[in-house]
Amino acid sequence: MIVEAKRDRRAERRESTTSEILAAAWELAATQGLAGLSLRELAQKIGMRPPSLYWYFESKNAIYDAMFLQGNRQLLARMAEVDWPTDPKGILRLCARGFVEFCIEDAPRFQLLFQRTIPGFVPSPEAYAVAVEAVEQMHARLAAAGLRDPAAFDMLTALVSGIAAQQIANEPGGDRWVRLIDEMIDLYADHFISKQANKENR
Amino acid sequence: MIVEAKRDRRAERRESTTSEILAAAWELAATQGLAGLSLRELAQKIGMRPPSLYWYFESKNAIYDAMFLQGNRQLLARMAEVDWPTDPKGILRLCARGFVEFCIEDAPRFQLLFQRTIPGFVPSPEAYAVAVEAVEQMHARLAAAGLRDPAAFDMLTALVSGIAAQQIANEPGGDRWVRLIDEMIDLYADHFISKQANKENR
DNA sequence: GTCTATATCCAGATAGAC
DNA sequence: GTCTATCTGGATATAGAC
Repeated sequence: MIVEAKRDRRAERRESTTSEILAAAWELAATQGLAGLSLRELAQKIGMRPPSLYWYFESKNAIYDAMFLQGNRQLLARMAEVDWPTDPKGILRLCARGFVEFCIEDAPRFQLLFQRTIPGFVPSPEAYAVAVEAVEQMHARLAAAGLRDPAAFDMLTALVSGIAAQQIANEPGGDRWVRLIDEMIDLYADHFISKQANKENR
Repeated sequence: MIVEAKRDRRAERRESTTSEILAAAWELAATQGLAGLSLRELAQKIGMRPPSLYWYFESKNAIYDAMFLQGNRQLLARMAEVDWPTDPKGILRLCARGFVEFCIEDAPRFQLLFQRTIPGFVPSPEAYAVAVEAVEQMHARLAAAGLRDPAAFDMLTALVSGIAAQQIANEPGGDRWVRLIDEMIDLYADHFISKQANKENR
């Protein structure tokens, strides 16, 4: 028997308000700083009183957690819509470009997802699982590029997040570090892809 | 006429208390997070009442500023005591090792000096000048290693700070990224030192 | 679902006595 | 130099009316 899923207008509305709150939270984080986010301002921004937020989130940290989850889902979505090439260097280039671009789009998001600077915030297991999934997918893409050395993976995460962090901290909105991505991938690939080839020829 | 500089016990004492406050501030930042630093706890830690801190610092941001200044001086001192080799790769290796080691010693210090995560904090011109000096000295060392390409310098800062940031954020106290430093310098040097040599042979 | 009212506590900062 | 007392405003969070 096929049960037609009835639309739950209440749930839909709740979800839409939740999204609205999160969107406002990202905007506020962009102006006040991630750590400067306050529930008063957040409520005001969407025309609510602060206590009403508690109907949607049980605490401020729960809001950070939802942002963390959302940010990681955005990263997964972004990487999923890439039209991946098959040559190793092409994969590396798009990995790096896509990731750095994602990071510099939103400094607070970068801070929340990849730096540990909010005192007391620890992601919930559910949210963390999505972050792990994002890492594993990147890992799989590297493997598809022929790179199976764990050190090579760690190195790449350091290089791309280093580029993003320098760009955000020292020249937000500019491209002084972003424009180095391709050269960075060149030197990375020269080192690791040939090393990998050597191994496989033994 | 030679004027013997008289010891100013008052100034000495003031300076020593100032240092004590800063030391306590670093300790608190290590436990509460840099953004979680509070004047109440800070005063309590050194057996003072909060208002007394204002005799030494005119605001909380002034304390952050003094920490920023002190941290940059520590970096300069650390790099100054290195026994620098003359071969390019040796210079690069010690630059990278020294810098990363300095960073991972103290996560809040790394955050304050190299990330921009404290809402509203902007270093004073005097403190910022020391930070600039630290960058310029690193620049000069790279030049001594034969690297005069500005892009090569930006690349190196991204790589080393990327290693440090990943280590701090994902495995504080460990060495999963730190142990990649030498290999990172290998691939960096393979790329830039030979490129530089090519240029010079034209 | 959203509100008012309020609890509780903390923040940074200042005035002025000693 | 350090204190007490206090200001002013902020924070997160809860109780309970509507």
